[in-house]
Formats: sequence, C-alpha cells, structure tokens
Amino acid sequence: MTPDRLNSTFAALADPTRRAMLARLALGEKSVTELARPFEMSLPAVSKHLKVLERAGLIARGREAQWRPCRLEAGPLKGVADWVEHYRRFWDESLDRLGDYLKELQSKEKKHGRRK
Amino acid sequence: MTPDRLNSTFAALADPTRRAMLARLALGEKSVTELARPFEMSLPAVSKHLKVLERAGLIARGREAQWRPCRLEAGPLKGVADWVEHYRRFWDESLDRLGDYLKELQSKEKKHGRRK
DNA sequence: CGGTTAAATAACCATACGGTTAAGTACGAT
DNA sequence: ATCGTACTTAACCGTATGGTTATTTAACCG
Repeated sequence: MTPDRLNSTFAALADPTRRAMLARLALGEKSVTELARPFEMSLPAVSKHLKVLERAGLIARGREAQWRPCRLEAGPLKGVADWVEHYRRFWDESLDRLGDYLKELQSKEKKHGRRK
Repeated sequence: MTPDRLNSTFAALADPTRRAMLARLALGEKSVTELARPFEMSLPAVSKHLKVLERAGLIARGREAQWRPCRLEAGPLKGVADWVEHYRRFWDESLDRLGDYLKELQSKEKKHGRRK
C-alpha cells in the first residue's frame, strides 16, 4: 500500500460519521438514503462523505435503477491493520520479556504458516 | 477508547510527515531538532506536527535542559488496531472460495428480494 | 408526456490544516 | 548580564473540510 493511500484512508477514517457508515455497510449493501437515515444531516452532506470514502477505496458504488447501492471495500483497512501492526510491541511491551519473546515467535509463525 | 480519541488519532495519522515522525520515535526518544532533521520543513512546522501528535496522545514530551525530548506513546495505536480488527473478516473473506461464494449469494439475494 | 423518487452537483459559508516568516521564551554557557 | 541554542507562539496565507440550500441529472411510473 502506497503512503498516499494510507493518507486518504486515515483521513477518511478520522470522521465519526464515515466510520459509522462503514459499520452500517458491514451489515450489507445499502442505498444512499438507507445509509443516510440514522444521521441528522442533509443528503448532500451524506453524498460528500460517500465521495470521500469512495476516493479512499473504502466503498464501491453500483447502479441499480435509480439507486446507487454502496458496499464496503476492505482493502485499505488491511493496509491500516498492516501499518499499525508494526507498533504492536509498543503497547505490548509492558508485558515481561517472556511475553515479548512469545509475541515474536507468534508473529513469525503467522508470517510463515499462512492462512486458516 | 472513545470515538473522539479515534477521531484525533486517525486525523494525526493521516499526515505522512507525522507517520514518519512516529516511525523515527519507534527507534528511540529524540529531541525536536533531531526529529526535524530529515524533513525539508521549518522548525515551527515540525512543532505544529508534534502538537497534533501530542494532543492525540501519540507522543509525550519531557524537558531536559533546553531540549524537549519526545517519546512514542502507543496507547491510541492499540485503539486503532482494535477498531480495524472488527473488519478483518472483510479482507480475509475474499481469500477463500467459500467466502466468495457466500458473498455472491448475498448480493444475488439483495437484488431479487427488493427492499423495504 | 409529466410527475415522483434517488442521488449528485453547484454555490456558498465557516472553520481547520499545513505551511511560511518573524518574534518570543527558556535554559545553559561565558 | 548577555549571548547562543532549542524550541514555541503569533500572524498570516492558500487550500481543504464539513456543513447548508438550491438546482440538476437519472431513472422509473402512469
């Protein structure tokens, strides 16, 4: 993931309305008005938030008659998870040396013994 | 972690200069000018970035003679890791056929069993 | 066709962001 | 006391963000 993509991803996630939108989309595809319903905000404002999410690659939009269904695209979120993982030892470090060692082992194992 | 803290954390992380600063601080405590050295940017600009990081709780600053040593504080990063973890299944699910199949079913269902 | 619904765009406004230069503060050294 | 070093704060500037209302586009429906 390019740094630039991280910029737009983090910027998109910095707004609580947009995070709430992603949370709702995690429950399934929704049209714009459906998405907008819980928010006390005009539809154009919602539309702008969606554009930010779309440009960040966090959602994709289709067309279905007069609806524009939105769905979650989690790729950039994996980028965030990967980025933050580099810092894990800094919040784990209060554990003792053994803990650090186990952590280290575990992360090595994750890397090699891949997937399910 | 409060939503508000997530706001300021994500906002702080949206800038590549600030992420680079955190990366350098991961190597150890540094004074402001030390931190500033790799960046082509005035010292006041650096100072502003540090204030953003400090207000987000991502760094702490001490005083030692005329130096203001900065150190990484990873608490908010754990908040980010916890938040993003909720979405892991969305980038994992495309990795196996079963996930794809379920996704397909879901989108078909949405299309036919129309809304409301 | 005309009318209704879904959504995007335009124009505008206030505030925040990221940078600058210039001035101010805090401490150590001479 | 004053000089130098290490910052911070102040003032300013252009651009981006998050919101509004009003207008426009797109698609369906009778």
